[in-house]
Amino acid sequence: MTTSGSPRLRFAPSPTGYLHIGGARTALFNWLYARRHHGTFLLRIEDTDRERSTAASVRAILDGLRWLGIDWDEGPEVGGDHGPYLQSERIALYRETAERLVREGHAYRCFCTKEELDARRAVFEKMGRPYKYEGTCRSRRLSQDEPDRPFVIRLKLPQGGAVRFHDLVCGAIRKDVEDLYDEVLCRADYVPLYDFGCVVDDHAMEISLVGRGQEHINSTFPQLVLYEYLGYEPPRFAHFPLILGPDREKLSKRLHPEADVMLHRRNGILPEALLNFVVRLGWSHGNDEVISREEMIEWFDFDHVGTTSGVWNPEKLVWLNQHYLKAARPEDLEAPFIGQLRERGLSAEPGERLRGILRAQQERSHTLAEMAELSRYFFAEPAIDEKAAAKFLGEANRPALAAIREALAASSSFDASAIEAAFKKTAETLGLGLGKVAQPVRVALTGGTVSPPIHDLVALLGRDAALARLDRALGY
RNA sequence: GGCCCCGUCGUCUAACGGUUAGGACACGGCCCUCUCAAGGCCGGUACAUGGGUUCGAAUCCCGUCGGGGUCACCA
Repeated sequence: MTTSGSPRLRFAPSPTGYLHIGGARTALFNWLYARRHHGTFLLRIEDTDRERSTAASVRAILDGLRWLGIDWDEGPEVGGDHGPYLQSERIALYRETAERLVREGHAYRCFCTKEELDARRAVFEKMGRPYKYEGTCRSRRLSQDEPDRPFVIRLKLPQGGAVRFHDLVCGAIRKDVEDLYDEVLCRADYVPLYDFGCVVDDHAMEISLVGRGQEHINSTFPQLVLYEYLGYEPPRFAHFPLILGPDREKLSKRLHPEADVMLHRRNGILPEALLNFVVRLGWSHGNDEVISREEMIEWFDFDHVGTTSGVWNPEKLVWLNQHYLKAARPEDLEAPFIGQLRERGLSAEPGERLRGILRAQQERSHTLAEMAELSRYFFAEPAIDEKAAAKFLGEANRPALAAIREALAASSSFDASAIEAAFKKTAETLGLGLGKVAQPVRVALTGGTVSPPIHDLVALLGRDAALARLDRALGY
């Protein structure tokens, strides 16, 4: 049924936690390919690990994808005609398929208990040898089986030979069947394990191309055996290089906090920056670094997905984020910026003043979090930094402060250009460089030494606040 | 340890047998400048290693070394 027409790709996360970076990139690559080739991108939740799967995780994954702007054509909350899209709701299909495999001699019931298996594995490990299930139940006659005894269904591997496939990213890959083992397909209640559920669903959902991380290369072999047994046409495969943490281990939730997509949101990273960063981890388009969502869709291909694992590089993420921050429309930054302020106990309303602050700060901040940090004095009376005060609010600075206070009080207009003129004139009158006037004022108004250009700062603060803070500094 | 994959600046990468091995982040210097940031210019650092193949190898083959992944009734 898989047509040579429009491709169907999927992202199939297991809901055992938040959306992590590796998953997000897998989703992105699949999504880009589907969008570029006018195919279908679908989401399937692999919630067959009853212990670890939670509804909250499903929620978190959907939220994460939506935040990144990765949408799905079929899947949870949007439906589709290949559903249900939760594996826990597809048990009937697994049951039917597993029984068919048993019937046709390609799978068998195994009555070995977990305890027996663990014991045998322990013996082998003690001898320093790898343990592989020996196929104890392989030739057990069905009639001997007591129907109420717990069992699992195992794959019955073919006699010999090799499994090979052509990976769209890695090229030719092969493995001898003797290096595989009769793995468990599903439990007695027909809840499938990864390889089995994957094959059954990818076929049922007519997936034509499976794109996933390289950690799944080894599961491709038994899956291919299953395709063969079932008489299904296998999809094409593309295995993406892994993303490594700073310690060069696979980026994981346990070891690496930065694996959490939403952590970056909380840190003030824009979704387009994260997307851009992540797409360049493993894929490239010549010398292009800043790549818009539209360009990604237009350019993405598996030919330029690399084969080597990439290390997470936070500096580059921040650099990209700054770029997108600079380019953003202030109105689009209002909501996330207010969120950042709120986390700092500050409040602000959307509006022209806020957008003015955004315009002034967005080009000098690396993240929204930093922007909020640098903008505190716009929303609350600042504490004066001692060192800054000692240097810029001393006796020597009083004439300049007093002069500018008068000039600002007297200025008929209070827009940035009028204020700039007032500063220049005052500096000139006092025979000082602009810096000698501006920096003390900056400290007086912000409590520190860093701010937007002085005239923008004063205009944004407004006459009342500016004069009040100047007066306070004069009395410091 | 078995098996699988991989190996270009510190990091992300370009190169698809012939380039002074290019770009970006980071780093250093200079310029600009009212602070910060941005921006501009300049700079250093890489083909893991040993053999082949070839007129010619970062590119192809083999070995070595190194890194990662995977070896569950997780996915």
